[in-house]
Amino acid sequence: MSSKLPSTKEIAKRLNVSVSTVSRALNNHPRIGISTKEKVKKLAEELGYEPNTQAIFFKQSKTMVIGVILPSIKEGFFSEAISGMEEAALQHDYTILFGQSYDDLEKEKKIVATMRKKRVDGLIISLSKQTNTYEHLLQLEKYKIPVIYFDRIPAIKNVHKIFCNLYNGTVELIEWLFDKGQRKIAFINGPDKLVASKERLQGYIDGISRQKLKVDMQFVEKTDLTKESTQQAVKKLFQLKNTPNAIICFNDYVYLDAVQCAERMGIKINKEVLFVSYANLPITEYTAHPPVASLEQFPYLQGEKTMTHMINLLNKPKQEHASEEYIQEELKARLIISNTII
Amino acid sequence: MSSKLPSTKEIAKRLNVSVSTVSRALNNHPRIGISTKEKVKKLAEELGYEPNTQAIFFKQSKTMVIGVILPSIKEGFFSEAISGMEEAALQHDYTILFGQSYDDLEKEKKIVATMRKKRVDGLIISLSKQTNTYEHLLQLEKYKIPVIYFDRIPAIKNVHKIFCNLYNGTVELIEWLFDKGQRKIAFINGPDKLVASKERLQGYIDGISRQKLKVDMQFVEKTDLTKESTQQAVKKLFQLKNTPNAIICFNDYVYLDAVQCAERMGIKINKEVLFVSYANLPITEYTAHPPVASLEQFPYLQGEKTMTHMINLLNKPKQEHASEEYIQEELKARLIISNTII
DNA sequence: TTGTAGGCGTTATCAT
DNA sequence: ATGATAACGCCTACAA
Repeated sequence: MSSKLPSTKEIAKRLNVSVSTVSRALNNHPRIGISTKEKVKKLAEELGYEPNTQAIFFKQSKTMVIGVILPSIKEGFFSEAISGMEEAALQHDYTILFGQSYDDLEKEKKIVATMRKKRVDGLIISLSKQTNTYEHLLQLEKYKIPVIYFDRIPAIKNVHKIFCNLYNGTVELIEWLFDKGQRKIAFINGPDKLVASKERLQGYIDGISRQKLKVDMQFVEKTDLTKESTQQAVKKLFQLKNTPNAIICFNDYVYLDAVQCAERMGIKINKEVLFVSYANLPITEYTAHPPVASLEQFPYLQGEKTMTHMINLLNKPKQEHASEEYIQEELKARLIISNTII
Repeated sequence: MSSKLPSTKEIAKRLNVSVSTVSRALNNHPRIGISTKEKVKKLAEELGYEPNTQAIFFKQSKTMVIGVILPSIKEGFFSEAISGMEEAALQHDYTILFGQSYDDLEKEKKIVATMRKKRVDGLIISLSKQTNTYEHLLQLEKYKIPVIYFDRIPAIKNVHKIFCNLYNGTVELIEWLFDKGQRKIAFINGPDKLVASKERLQGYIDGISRQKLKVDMQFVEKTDLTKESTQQAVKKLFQLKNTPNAIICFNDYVYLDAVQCAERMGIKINKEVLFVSYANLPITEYTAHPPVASLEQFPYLQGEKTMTHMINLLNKPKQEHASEEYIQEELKARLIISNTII
């Protein structure tokens, strides 16, 4: 029943040397006899010895684990993102401790607490939609756990943020619609308090203005991202005397609900009105009416980049807290035009 | 700069007691003075003391971490499943170390090795499509790391398996199609070597037989799950003199590709031919032609159940290795009929 | 070149 | 009721 995993101690005992000798041999320490080194390595091999990383990192008070909290990986954007993170982590021997908030603040707090207790080396988080208080996250600073906010970022300064700025993309999108001859461009935005919403709205306003069109706030609706709310928004737009001939949707889910609603209202999609979207989920290819244009945000790459930043942060010498610099990366979205229509 | 996290030692020093006293006070040990206990607890509170779980589990040689390896969480089935696992894990203070094989055997091996090194307490895995050798997994037994195979299970005995048996569901599905008046029922199956394929095929054969129809192997095509291969299969079926009026697809992805292909061939979906599927992904609601029927496999529940089994396994007293019993749970799928069509 | 000893944070087993 | 000590597996400064 002495079925324990082989340790340096075990090897030392069998070889009648001390554990430090074994440790040195295994780590190719310079001052070690060649024959001893080989003896040790051979036996280690035979025994199938593997260093207990838990013990090593416990000593160094490192875990080599990064916490990742996302609202829901059912969303294609996030499942792509975490895949990118995983890839980068794996390459540097980090692993991911994973949790979903389901856009529930309480759940988010609980997961943050769990991760804190597990002493993750760092935390990457996309905030839940409910999150309007950041105490549970700012607290992590006391524990020297760096936090990088990803995509769903908070409206505060002096924190690390990586996200895709959709302002420019939105302006481009409107330019493209204008070139296609559209003049009545409506917009179904997300909840006001999201940074993502503000960004898109500003892009919308400036984009419209830049084409010398008048910004008509009747053309700007919003949804809380539920199906019902999106349907409301669509109905309102089509009840205007002056109905839009293009509608920009907050994301692909809003897009799907909006198109479905419009279709049921008897509106001819892509004839009477053009729908465009952000995100560009792979599934939209199979829908009855794929978006004619959308803004790709490269979630996989974003995730990869975020994780790489985190790892750099962790491996940076610590004394530099004079030069408190915060990562503040704004990625650029790219306009993708559907090749099936138009 | 003495910015270390508060430990029992720190508390002991400040209170001029020993660490063991602190430990006992914090753990409500019976033989401890009430006043001491309160003093300790108060200071612990003030200092924001939190036990270092890493140290505790290191001592107990437990990690409270379960490895989960899935082919790809981009698939709705797996992202649902891991969500269920996460829920169950969180409730028992376990966390998930997460990896994707992308159906690549080498990657799978590498992730298994990483998890072994990190000393996960247990491993839940859905095999990659390539996996035909199990050495890297069986090896984990030596390390006392229990493995539960989930959904994509190996064709070997004496291992823990949890999966959804689609045999009965397939028979039911055919019964339903028969009742709807369909007599020429075709089947696009997955790769031969998958257990899931064998199961479905047997269900197909028996289901057809039970309706007193003749099993015509010309109606049975297969796909390697790529879009091209699925399209091939569809084309073959419609090149028969006697074309099918119902097609059962291996899963929703095959379904999507098949429907798209058939539509492009000018076939009237749900008029000339009925497509049905397994899996029932939420996205299919938005497609041009949602499946009229599909077999729901409840991935969230399956995932939850699997994780619960794992945790029970880990907390079971160890000596019971006489009664080597293997979990071998077969869940039942449920036939879901679309409410939009027919 | 090799051995010894101390420490990482906690708990359990003695002893007081 | 409390304290001292060993142990978990590994590393490393120091001693030999």
